Amino acid sequence: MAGKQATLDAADAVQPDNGGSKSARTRQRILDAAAKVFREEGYAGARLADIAAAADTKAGSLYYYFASREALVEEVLDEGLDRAFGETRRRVDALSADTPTIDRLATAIRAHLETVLKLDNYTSASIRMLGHVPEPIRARHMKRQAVYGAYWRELLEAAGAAGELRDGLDLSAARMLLLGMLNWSPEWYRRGRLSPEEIADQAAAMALGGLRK
Amino acid sequence: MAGKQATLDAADAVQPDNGGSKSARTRQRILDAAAKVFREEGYAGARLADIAAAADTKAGSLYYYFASREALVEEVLDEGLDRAFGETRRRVDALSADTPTIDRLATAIRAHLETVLKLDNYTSASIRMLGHVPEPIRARHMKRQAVYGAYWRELLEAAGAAGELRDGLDLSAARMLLLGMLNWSPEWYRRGRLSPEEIADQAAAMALGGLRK
DNA sequence: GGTGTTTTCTAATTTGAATTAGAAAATACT
DNA sequence: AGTATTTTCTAATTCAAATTAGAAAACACC
Repeated sequence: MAGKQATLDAADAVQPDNGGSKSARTRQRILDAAAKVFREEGYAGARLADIAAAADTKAGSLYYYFASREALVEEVLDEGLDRAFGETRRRVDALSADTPTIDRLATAIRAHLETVLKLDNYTSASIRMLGHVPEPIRARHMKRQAVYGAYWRELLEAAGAAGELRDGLDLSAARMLLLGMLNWSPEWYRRGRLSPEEIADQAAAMALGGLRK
Repeated sequence: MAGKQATLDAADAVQPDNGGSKSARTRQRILDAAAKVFREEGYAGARLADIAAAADTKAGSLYYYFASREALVEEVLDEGLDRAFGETRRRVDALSADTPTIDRLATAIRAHLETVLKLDNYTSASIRMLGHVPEPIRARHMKRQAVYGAYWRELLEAAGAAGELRDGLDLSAARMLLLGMLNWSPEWYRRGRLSPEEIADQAAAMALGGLRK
């Protein structure tokens, strides 16, 4: 056996065994393939045989690394959340301490959306699949996701407390509508006329215009 | 056999055979149940046995009215689109001819979102399922949906031509982002603190604030 | 109240995909 | 080179649902 839960925290730079052993690399290759196929086909449409083919192996071999299809799904979901949250927080934290709250919000919007639009398979797959996954998996994931939701709530509340938001705005509704605007994008975005950055600019301008005083 | 394609246009008030015969009513009951279960469980999660139970019948009996699970899916998709488009156009058309284009847009936003949030099972199911449905069905539906997309494009272009929109706005991106804001709502909305109308107001204010000059 | 027709049910059957078992192949270690 | 260990493959097996067949029940019409 080789499988281990791969919790990709900052912590795993310590134990340099991730891209390390061949086994670990194969596991990663399968997970990457799963993310890709789940993003493209959705939860129901992705068969283990498709995932195996994308990872250049056979369906039966997946079980050497993952206990079940659902285990694979769950790990893709979690990794997708970690990537969106990680990238968003990283870019917001990189702002200087005196950055106005409204600009922090703009940065978060761009970071989240660019992560999705750059076809990060994990994040896109995670967003698309969550509502279609079996209940126990969804429940577990939503608990983890709540942390990211709280992060957005804080961003909005900080902007509100700084008096930068329009009067009459309901922060809960605004948060869900805003995240919806971003999260629906995997359904329509295809490489095309506008780059991810350009679309992210449009989204940030649109959202801030709608939120700010 | 009783099945017929039930294209619910305004036209079918003419032939008064829809809520009419018992057979037609049973068929409708099954379709309603399917819409409900598809909305709740998603495309993959909804089993024919669930749909049958919700329609107070047995799985085998569904085949008397529908050729297959996919036929049922497709009819729910189409009906959902018709309802959203129908309600939106109806409310926009009810505006007086001299209504500013920006207010037409606001009305469309409210109409579309209220249709979804009032838990219209067909519309919500349609929005949620589209990306997860087998390719031939999706392709056919997208062709029909393009008409509704064009309707939104026209609303936006009219507002743009009237000089009511912000400079630098990309209308295609704005349209997808706006519809995303609305279409993601079935993923999070639950009867709760805010009514559909209140949320629709928030969405309209937010969207217009982001779009208008 | 009997006969034909429509509708519904139950009990197979089919299908498609996940999963498991166990043999083979590759790899690592001495 | 020889043995043990890890990894992968193929070929069942299992499982969950959709679908079909055909018997029963309900209904309509005479």
